[in-house]
Amino acid sequence: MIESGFKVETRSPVAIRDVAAQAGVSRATASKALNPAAMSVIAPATRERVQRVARELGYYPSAIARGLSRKRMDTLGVVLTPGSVTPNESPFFGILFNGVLQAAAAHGQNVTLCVGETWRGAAESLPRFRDGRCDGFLIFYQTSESDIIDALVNSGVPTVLVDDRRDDPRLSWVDVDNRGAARAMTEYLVGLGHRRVALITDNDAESVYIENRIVGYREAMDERGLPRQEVLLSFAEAFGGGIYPAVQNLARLPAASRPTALFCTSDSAAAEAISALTDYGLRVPEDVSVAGFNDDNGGKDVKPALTTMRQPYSRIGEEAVSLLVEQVGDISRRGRQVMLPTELIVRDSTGPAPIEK
Amino acid sequence: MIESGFKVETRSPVAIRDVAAQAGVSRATASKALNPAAMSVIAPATRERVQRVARELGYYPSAIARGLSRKRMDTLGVVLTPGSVTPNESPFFGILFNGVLQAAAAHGQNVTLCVGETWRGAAESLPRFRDGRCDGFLIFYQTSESDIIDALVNSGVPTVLVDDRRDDPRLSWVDVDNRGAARAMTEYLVGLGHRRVALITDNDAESVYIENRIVGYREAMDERGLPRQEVLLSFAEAFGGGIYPAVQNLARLPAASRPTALFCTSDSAAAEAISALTDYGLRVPEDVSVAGFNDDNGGKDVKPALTTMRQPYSRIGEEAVSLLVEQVGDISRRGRQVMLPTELIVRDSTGPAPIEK
DNA sequence: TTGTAGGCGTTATCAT
DNA sequence: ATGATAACGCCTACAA
Repeated sequence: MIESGFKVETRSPVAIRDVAAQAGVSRATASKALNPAAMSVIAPATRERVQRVARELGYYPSAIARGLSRKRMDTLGVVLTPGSVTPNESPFFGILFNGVLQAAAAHGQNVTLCVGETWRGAAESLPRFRDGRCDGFLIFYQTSESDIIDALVNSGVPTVLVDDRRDDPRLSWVDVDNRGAARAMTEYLVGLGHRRVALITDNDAESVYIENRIVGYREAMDERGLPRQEVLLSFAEAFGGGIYPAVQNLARLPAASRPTALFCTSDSAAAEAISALTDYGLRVPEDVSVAGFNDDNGGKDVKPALTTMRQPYSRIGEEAVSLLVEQVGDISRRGRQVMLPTELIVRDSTGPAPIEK
Repeated sequence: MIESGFKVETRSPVAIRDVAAQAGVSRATASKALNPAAMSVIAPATRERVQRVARELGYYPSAIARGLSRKRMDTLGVVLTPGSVTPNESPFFGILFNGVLQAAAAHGQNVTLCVGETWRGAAESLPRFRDGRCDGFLIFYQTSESDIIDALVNSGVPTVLVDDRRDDPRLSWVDVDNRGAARAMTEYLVGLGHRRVALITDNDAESVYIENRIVGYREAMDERGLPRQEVLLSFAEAFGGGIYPAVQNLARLPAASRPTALFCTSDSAAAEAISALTDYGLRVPEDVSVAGFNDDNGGKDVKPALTTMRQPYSRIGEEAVSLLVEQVGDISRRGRQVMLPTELIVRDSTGPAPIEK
């Protein structure tokens, strides 16, 4: 056998007791010398000695032991279903998640993704939420229909809903004003002279946020006495490519009843709509205006560039983390609710209504 | 003060000792009665009593305490940079990640995502990898250039590279045969009669896997004595939309020297290339064939449907988890390396070379 | 400024 | 089949 030439710093049986011993101090002193919080209590000389020894010995504190002792892991869990990390289904997840990461770092918190197919069953999943790994949870929209949320709140687990809301005052959430945003978009289109503005959704009313967008559209149209045209596809239908044929159905209508503007509740739906219209021989925006929603990557490769409603992704992340940290810090406090505005981004896919002959 | 009507099951100070007391057994017995592993040692009667009490009391085991005791968290860390969860930059991450989730569940392991901007600095990030939260790590391609990998291996931390490789025999990895795949794709195009096959990459040689694809292309072309045409864009260039103008430059070449086939090293690059060609007035595949790579969602909305090279995403996930679990189980074992084949998916974006006049 | 001692919640060892 | 006891590695009163 050839002896291995280089020495491997094998995995740490080196605990704080070893550092303490080597530095000639007690474990308590070593602990303090190593932790920013209590560090100032220790004499500079010993502190540096301890830190040096720790480095030399290759000491790495155990988050587990520390957590057991402090009863806190400084870790926030982001809860979502596998679909969320699959870009097709939710292209803007990444942007949102980055906001969360930033904010968490600013609060000195770790973030871990809790991805699970079956968060719906509270009974089965509660143990995982209460095993102490995370101090609290950010629940992303996809999961919010589940009964897990009530279970969490009843258990007193700090919980914040992201991009969704609930009536329970104990629960914190941060949401965007989907209804207002949909109103604003509809009003913008109407303001361009469009009278027949159709709504196309690729996720029907399964999600609260889509539902609210539908309501906003209806309010705006009804207030002006304009006729509504709604194409409400289920997620499955839309995912199976249903947007395209649905839009072509609209395109086939006689010009007098064909919508001159399409308000799509996502950028990807808008992209699909544009390709359907174009293939059918209609020009965007000259013949038909198309608006999207989210301003996620769907708008990127589309031509003409999409008019859309931008969500304040980083602010959502920041607020969500703040709310959660609040709750973790004071477990018995009431929830706080935050509603964020969206921003209309006008690009090239919308324009004045064509002149009716 | 109004007294709250409903009782809230506040957060668990209920530990196993409470269950034990209430059930009239020792903590040891309670522990065994609750854990599948040792459960069989306990008398059925007591076992059921303990379990019932646990349920009634709302007992939830602390993963932290258990981890401290067992020195194992049954948790695998997936290491990546924030970009990876942003669909634009890496559309197929989700698919791959799902494979990992499946496999991990099958092995009884939890998965947590370790997302960090700065995994590159081993010194700063090693403490986080050695704090005991995870038993081992899956390193995704994006992070692999970092010196953190050597640090992990030297520290004896179970580590598996995913979609990448290293020479160090202590290190496990699972990778796809990018070189072979690129050869195969090139050969397929040449087999269709194409002589001027251009390579377009949107990530130049920064990544090993791209580098290998380039090598594969070169081998195939050189062997046949065909002239190479390479457009190697940096990631930044490509992300800034550089593919489009680059392809138009190719399109502007006189027909006699213009490539008749484009081999793009990603589906999104291929999509961009198609739109550039189409806008220029060239037909795909009649005038120019375009092939992609990955078979991620880039191919989905593109017309014509992309010919591409599919990566065995779920198998990558499965293998990676298996390798990691192996290492965690036997810390001192050598690494194991797995290379997986890709699959040529022929769709509509490629066809016979046009007849030269 | 430093040290002593006990506890965090669980599992494992070894008796009984 | 069950129980007493000692880890696991760290933190934090409280005492010195």
